[in-house]
Amino acid sequence: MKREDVPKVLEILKREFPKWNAPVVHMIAQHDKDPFRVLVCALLSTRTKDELTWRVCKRFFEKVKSPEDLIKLSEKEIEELIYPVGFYRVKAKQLKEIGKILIEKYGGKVPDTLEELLKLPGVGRKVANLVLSKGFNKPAIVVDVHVHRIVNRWCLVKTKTPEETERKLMEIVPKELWSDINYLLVAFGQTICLPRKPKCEECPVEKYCGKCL
DNA sequence: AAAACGGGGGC
DNA sequence: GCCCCAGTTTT
Repeated sequence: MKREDVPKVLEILKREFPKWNAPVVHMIAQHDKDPFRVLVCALLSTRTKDELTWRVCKRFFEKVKSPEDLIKLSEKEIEELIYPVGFYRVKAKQLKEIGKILIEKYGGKVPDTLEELLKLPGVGRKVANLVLSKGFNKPAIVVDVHVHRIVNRWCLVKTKTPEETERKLMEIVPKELWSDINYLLVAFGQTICLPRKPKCEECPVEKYCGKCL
């Protein structure tokens, strides 16, 4: 795929994947732009199915609406609230720690730069960029396994690591399309451009595919 | 570079 | 029963 094709391809995917079936963090952000909620939701969604994350987030936000609410809870109480998600012990510990850092260091607010976000426990490039994009409306490209796989399968880039993919995409893709990439390629990757057996016969953008894989 | 964290859902 | 899931941290 050529870089000039990207806007057209995203336009086609946008028609194919309207907002209602977008991934959970996107839905949270549609409903409520609060960076704190986006951060919590993004952290809980790590290696966990969207539908499950969605249920847990809704329950969690009934009790916890701010870092102040969060630090009032013990690690044990947080575990009980988020229990069904995977890695719940690790995530509870990270959430507690994040709450403390937000209060002590950032005046109860979520920081809005990549550098500061990456210092928070459990926050890597994917979660950090998600918070920038969905929580602060800042230009950022969220590269997960889907995005990484798809753009390489398209032959749009040839990269080894997600971070390398992120840098390359920032060069190739116009800034106003960055936030579309964040959810369109995931929706596409979950339903059609699957890891093992992609459904090429159903693919709406097959004629643009580089067929590297 | 590889292992470990982890419950839920699909097959 | 076995395998996978919008990753991150530790070895």
